[in-house]
Amino acid sequence: MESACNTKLALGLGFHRDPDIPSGTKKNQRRPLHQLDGDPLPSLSLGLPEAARHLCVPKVDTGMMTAARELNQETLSYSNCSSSPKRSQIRDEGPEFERNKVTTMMMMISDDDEDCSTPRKKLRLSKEQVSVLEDSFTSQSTLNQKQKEDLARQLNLRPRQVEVWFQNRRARIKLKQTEMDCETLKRRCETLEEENMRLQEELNELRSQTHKAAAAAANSPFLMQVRPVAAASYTVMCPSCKIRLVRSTTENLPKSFLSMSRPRLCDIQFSNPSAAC
DNA sequence: CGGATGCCAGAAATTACTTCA
DNA sequence: GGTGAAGTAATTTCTGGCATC
Repeated sequence: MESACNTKLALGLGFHRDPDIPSGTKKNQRRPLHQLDGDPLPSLSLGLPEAARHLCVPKVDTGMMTAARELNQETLSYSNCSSSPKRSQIRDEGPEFERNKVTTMMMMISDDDEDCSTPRKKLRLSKEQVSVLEDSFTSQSTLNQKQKEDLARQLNLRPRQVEVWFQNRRARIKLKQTEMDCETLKRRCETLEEENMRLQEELNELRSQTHKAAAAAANSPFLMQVRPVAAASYTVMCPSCKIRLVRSTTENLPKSFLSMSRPRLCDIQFSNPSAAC
């Protein structure tokens, strides 16, 4: 990478193509190799990055393609890195001045050449630019080529910058949405856990009361008898209506049955529905 | 017609840089 | 002034859809 910067040489393998034709003019509109502008023959070149940038890498095989792409990408990324001072080196005139200066630099870049290679520079977009981008994003979160170019022209940015901004914006929105969903699920989970605990406690209480009820029923003067009806059931009698009730020991008696001095069984499901009082 | 291949756009992941406390 | 966290522009890699052969 460093050598690419210093020597400004790049090795390219590929077909020549008109650099002015945007690579993604129309999705899925692929041109056959024989229709490409320039020399369709494969070429190997060693030269200035600017020249190498415009090579169209042929798809010979995956490995070669990847290598060529990497080479091309690296050339793209660093071919111009010696031309701009680092931001930290021009820091002494206040943030607003800086911002304007940086924006100006960007404008110069965009004026020079749409796809001019620049080293990775962190350029802050101005409030106005962000505002316009936000407005545009609210109306639609993806742009077609023309919209992208129009917006870029309007904002004195490169179309690539507009594209990147939209990509990042979509990513931020998605991240925020994911965080919100996560938070919602977390709250819901907490609620359910509380509910679950409450129900568990209630269940335990009911179980212990069932046992007490069975014991109390055994000693109750109202009770005619507690005798096994089936393996796991017993019979009690409603003290008010003298109706006999068959309960399974595994069932829970309602709180009211025990808490009242004169237990009512009316709210219990009787073996004979018509006997409910 | 179905598979292989290439191209493209967008998402996802990552890096690099700025700003601010 | 140094530092770490947060924010974000830019880059890289991955993926799926479509067209062509």
